[in-house]
Amino acid sequence: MENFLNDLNDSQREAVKYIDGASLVVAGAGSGKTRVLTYKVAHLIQQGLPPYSILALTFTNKAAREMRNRIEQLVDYDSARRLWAGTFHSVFYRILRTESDFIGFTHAFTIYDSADSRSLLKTIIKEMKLDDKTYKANNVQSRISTAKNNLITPAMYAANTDILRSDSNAKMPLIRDIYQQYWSRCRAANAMDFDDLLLYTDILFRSNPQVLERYQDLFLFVLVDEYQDTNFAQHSIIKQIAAKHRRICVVGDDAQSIYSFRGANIDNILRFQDTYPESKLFKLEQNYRSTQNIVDAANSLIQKNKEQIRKTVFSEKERGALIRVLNAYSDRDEADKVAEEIRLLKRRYEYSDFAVLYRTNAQSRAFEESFRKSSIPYRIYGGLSFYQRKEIKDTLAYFRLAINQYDEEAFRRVINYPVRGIGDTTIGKLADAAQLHRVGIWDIAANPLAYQTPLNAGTCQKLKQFTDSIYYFSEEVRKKNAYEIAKEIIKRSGIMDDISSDQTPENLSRKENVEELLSAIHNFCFSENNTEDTSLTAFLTEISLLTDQDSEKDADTPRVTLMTIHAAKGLEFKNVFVVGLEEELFPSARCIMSERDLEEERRLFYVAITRCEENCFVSYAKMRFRNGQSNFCQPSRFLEDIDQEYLDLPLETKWNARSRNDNFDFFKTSSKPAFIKPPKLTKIEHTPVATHATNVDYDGLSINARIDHDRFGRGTVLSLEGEGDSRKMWVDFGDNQKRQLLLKFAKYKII
DNA sequence: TCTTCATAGTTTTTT
DNA sequence: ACTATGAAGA
Repeated sequence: MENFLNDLNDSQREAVKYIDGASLVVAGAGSGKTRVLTYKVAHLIQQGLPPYSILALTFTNKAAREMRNRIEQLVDYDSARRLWAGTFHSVFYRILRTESDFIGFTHAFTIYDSADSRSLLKTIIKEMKLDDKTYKANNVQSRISTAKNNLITPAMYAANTDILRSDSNAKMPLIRDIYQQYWSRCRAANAMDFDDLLLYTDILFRSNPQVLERYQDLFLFVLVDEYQDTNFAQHSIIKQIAAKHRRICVVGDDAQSIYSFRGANIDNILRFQDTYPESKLFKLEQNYRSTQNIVDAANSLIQKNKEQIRKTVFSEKERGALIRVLNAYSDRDEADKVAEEIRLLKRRYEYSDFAVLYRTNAQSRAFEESFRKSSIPYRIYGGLSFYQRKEIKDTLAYFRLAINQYDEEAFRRVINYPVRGIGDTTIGKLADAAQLHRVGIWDIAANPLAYQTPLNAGTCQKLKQFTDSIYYFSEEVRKKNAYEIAKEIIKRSGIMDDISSDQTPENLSRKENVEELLSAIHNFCFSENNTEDTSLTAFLTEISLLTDQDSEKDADTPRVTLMTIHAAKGLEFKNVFVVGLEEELFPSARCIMSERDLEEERRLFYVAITRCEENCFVSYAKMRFRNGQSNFCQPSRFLEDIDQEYLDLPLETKWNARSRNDNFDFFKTSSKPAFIKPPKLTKIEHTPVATHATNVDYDGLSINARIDHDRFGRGTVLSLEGEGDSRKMWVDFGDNQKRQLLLKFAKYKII
């Protein structure tokens, strides 16, 4: 292990070896920044730093897990296990649970996911008798989330004239009251939302210097990955932890900052050197991932952005193929064309070497259908995750309630599931009484008589049955492991009966899902990794911060990856299709108005292209099915931002002045004001290429396609190979007549 | 109180 | 297309 530093290039090694103080590693795409981070951790351990005193924060659980695995190889298993490596959220969750007393929560606090928090906001808006058309839960949620990401508590919110004015302008002056109410309701429920995990950590440290100092002395070295995507809260917490020893290393690439909608602030990385004036700057500029053409194309794209740290990313790999631009008639055609290209390339690659990247999850559908049709195995990441499904959320709500009876969202979720005759009227009465007596809704439900709740005896009886069973579960939680208690809860709560009541396909799939959950819990309890805590609480802790990316199921069979570009950050593939390059989709319609947002969209495109190692494709459709109807689309302005020398354009495409003028009428007759649709790219008149007389880039051929050749007659395509002018195919013309044809010269029609 | 049917609004990205 | 809400009927 002593010479693992030899695995690195000079600039990487410099960055790894500097451990005396703060450092900023600005790392271009594919330049091995995660590698630097990992090796730095290994180096620190080798230098004698105990693993548990190293804090390594990553953006995804997956990245953290990979880091651990790598450390295990470089150092040893025990070090890897003791390392504090995880996402911001999971590390802070762990800290908050141990220090919960300091901030007025109990050890058993639950985490509200965004659905829970939206539902709570809805109830509050209703209770405050506000118009839910004006106060849309989603909008309110995002405003509160922004506030929290900027460390603004309800009191600070109410005192901030700028915010209040902006709320008034948005016709929602009462958000500050909603926020206050939401805040206290979460506290009463002993629950935190995602943003709270950051905000309360900051508060914990800020208001308890002795606690902070304990962690400052524990974490002798702090490392942060993807620093460009940290928000103010994260920045502030890290700053506090590192304040004493100032040994911190952050790694990031301003060109890949794509999470501003979640409060990420690019200034954190741009101004790192202001916070740590003594810090050393390292730049990693050699890209080891992609061909020169891809790197050059990506550079030419990102140069169109104004705000950035200039750096020169270069590749020493081969020049490589041009980026192929595919134009399609429709979203389905786009998917078919991608499927076709995959089939052609499949001769040289595995399915796992391909990724289709899109702007929105909704775009996955066409690809699913097309891939199924052409029997291309695929795996979709994102979308509705397993833990978001209704039956799973219901089951988890029982688990949560068994651990924390004050979890109001869990309570509301299952008080009448399975149906037990406690409807909206009763819940309303309970909520009223809870407000009146300033206690939790659970207190009322568990003891309605003590609070003179106006309920009839039958309802009281039903309530008692429910609360008794929850009390029983909570007793059992203490005695049994997660698997045993989970099985019992699913059975005794009536969930199992409910989903087994009939044999509809929906119910069957629900049952399967619940069984899958049970088997996940079984795994959790009896896997070799988990030697210590097999309680239900530990299980919930483990999964509440999991995302879809983290499940590694079906890793055995190679599949094409389908995911959003956001989800693809940090990943790489030999072949990448960036699809849906159309105005109002990519860039998204919501980002077109502001230059800042537009630059973020451009960075997103940059991220997409730089995922690719060898063959990169970019596609757009003329027509796309969206929101239940077909719409005409124009090619994205971003296509113009890549220098044309790096692109392999379809022959029909000419982005020149003439066609731009052609487009003029289109904009004039467009119903939307012209300024949101800048007349950039051409409308493309795509004529189907049936006769293959020229070296058109997309030839519409596929294996098994039937063709009609001028001299040899009808035949079947056996194989395709080569690029551009040297593109060839083997064709079987029957009667043992197999011929190889150079496409450039062959005269034929596709049948 | 529960179920069913109709209608309206909605899609950016995620821990 | 898909969910969430509301009205009406059981």
